[in-house]
Amino acid sequence: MRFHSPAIQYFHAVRRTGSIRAAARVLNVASSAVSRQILKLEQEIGSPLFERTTRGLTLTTVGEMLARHVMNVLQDLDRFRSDVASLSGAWHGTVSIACIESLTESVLPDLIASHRTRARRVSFTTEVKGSSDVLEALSRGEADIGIAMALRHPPDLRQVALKRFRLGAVVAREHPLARRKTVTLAQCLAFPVIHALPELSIYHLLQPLIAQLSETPEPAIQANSIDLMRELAARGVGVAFQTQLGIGRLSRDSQLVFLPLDNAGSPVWSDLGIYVRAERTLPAYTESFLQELVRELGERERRENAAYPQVA
Amino acid sequence: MRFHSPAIQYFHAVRRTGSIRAAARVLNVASSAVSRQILKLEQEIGSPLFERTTRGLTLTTVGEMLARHVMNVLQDLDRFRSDVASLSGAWHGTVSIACIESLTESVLPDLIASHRTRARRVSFTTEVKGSSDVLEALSRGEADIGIAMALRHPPDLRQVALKRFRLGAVVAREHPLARRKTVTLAQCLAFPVIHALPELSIYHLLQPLIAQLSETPEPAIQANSIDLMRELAARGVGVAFQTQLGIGRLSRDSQLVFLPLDNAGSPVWSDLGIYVRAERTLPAYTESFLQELVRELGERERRENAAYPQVA
DNA sequence: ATAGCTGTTGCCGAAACGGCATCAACATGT
DNA sequence: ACATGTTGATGCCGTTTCGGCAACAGCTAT
Repeated sequence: MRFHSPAIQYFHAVRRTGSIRAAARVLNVASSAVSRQILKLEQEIGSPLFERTTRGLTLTTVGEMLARHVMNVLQDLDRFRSDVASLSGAWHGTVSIACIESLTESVLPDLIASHRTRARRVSFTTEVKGSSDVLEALSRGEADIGIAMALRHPPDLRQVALKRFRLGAVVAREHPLARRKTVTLAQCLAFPVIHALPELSIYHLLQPLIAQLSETPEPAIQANSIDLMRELAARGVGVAFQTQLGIGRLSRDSQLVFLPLDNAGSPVWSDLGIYVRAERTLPAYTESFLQELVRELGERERRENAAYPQVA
Repeated sequence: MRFHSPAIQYFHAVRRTGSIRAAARVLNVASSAVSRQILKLEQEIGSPLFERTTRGLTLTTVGEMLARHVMNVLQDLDRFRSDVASLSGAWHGTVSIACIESLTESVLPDLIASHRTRARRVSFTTEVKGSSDVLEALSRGEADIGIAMALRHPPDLRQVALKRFRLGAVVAREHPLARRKTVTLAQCLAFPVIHALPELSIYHLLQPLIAQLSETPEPAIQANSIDLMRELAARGVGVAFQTQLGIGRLSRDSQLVFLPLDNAGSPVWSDLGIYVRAERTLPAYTESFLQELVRELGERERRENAAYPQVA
């Protein structure tokens, strides 16, 4: 089913690999063929698409415009293919997800497992990244669905949903704070704290609040893995911070306690956004999973905010 | 700039013309070439795209899916082209509009004229149709922007804006009703009435209301042209119905008077929707005009509803 | 039956495509 | 400074694809 001009596909491969020869290897054709198609494109458009450096190719402004068009075409072709396939009863394809780490502990695995019991021929690719990398991967067409902290998103992405979760401290059961119902940041800083490195978005949530407190915090541990931070907290090393999403199951049968964080009397929220490329119609099986994802996150939002009602 | 496989374009032409030979004439190629490309497409997809009748070709279900994809590709190609052109300073292209008749008297001509003073190289194609035909033309990719009565629209269209205008009676200045500020339907039906035929959406707005009144109306005139109805009213033939949009300028310097209609104490609204194909990103010049159109219609909505404040 | 329309097919020349080997330009490593 | 390994671009040539012409079968309306 290759009814699009080879130039389109070659261009796409060159853009991804950043090199004609690398693209040729991926495409299983000679590099000369790729080079010629690119030159032909540039001639027909009347403007160079790449800037040639000695170490590969970089998109020009016009090149980026074409890249956007090509991405739209290829993604819509994918959708068309899956539409045809689903017509003959076969629902299969791959859902590609880029998300931040908080989802990996329970939300995503639960959801994928559950979805696959019903649609066994739908496979999944998930890549864990930082929030801004998630959005970037989505923009570049490397993922279908993105879940990230709800920052300002580029205009070529569409925010499908926005769910707000309460940020909290995570401590071991034996920790002095563990008996409280909620904690303030100041209370936490009296103990050793496991800080997030700037690559994690929790850092950007907490840093401004910590800066407001003039106290000099205890010497702390820094990490860039939510998983690691959680395990450190479980071993009583210190206080970690994250949303309850990341410790859904563990908080019950392990040593972990989740304590909603209060700052100046009000909760600290962590906004989670679900994103999709704006100029795109998703394949049916992807759309279906997206709906479930939104529903499930909405459900968790409701449950968790009910478990820790806001103190007025 | 023809870097898409000929099969795409040929398929598109065949779909529009409904015949291979007709498509070949439009494309300036031999009919055999077109036939072969279609057959090749069908072979690669593994399913027939058209049903061959003795009098042309009709899309199959798979064919309709491909048509949707091809339309997305070609429309996005158009946008890409205009993006590249606008990069080199040249803003040109054609905005294709499908709309109902109420707009032709003042809104659309004013707007187009004003827009062309600023963007002289943007040309316009406007086609006046019934509301459902407007939506259909939009779905088929034959227009960029559609303006129609806000019925339920198909899911492949996106409602950009919804403006609500007050329906009213239009009479000559000498008409007995002309001195009133507002009128009820019953009052109008005491006089000869110029009815809209079912092809006009006004018919569907008024018919249920008229049916509620058990009175037998005066023998009336029926017409399917808003223009004609207005001119008849100006000549004192009877009472016509429409929104004030259609008599914007004429009501001042001519014989016409617009009387907002009241029914059971509340106004009768006519909802106007602005539509665009959902799976599509508009070219910059089209998007620009669309913004102006929405703004202008919003402005008129505000002005007119201020001129005839609703009686509580 | 005739004339006019439809889409399809064989044949053949022309254009496009891809592969191989080669080239110049640059970066890196010794 | 020189060798080596990159990069993208080109000339040559066989293969594939495309398009035009003419003829064909199937159907409709006159």
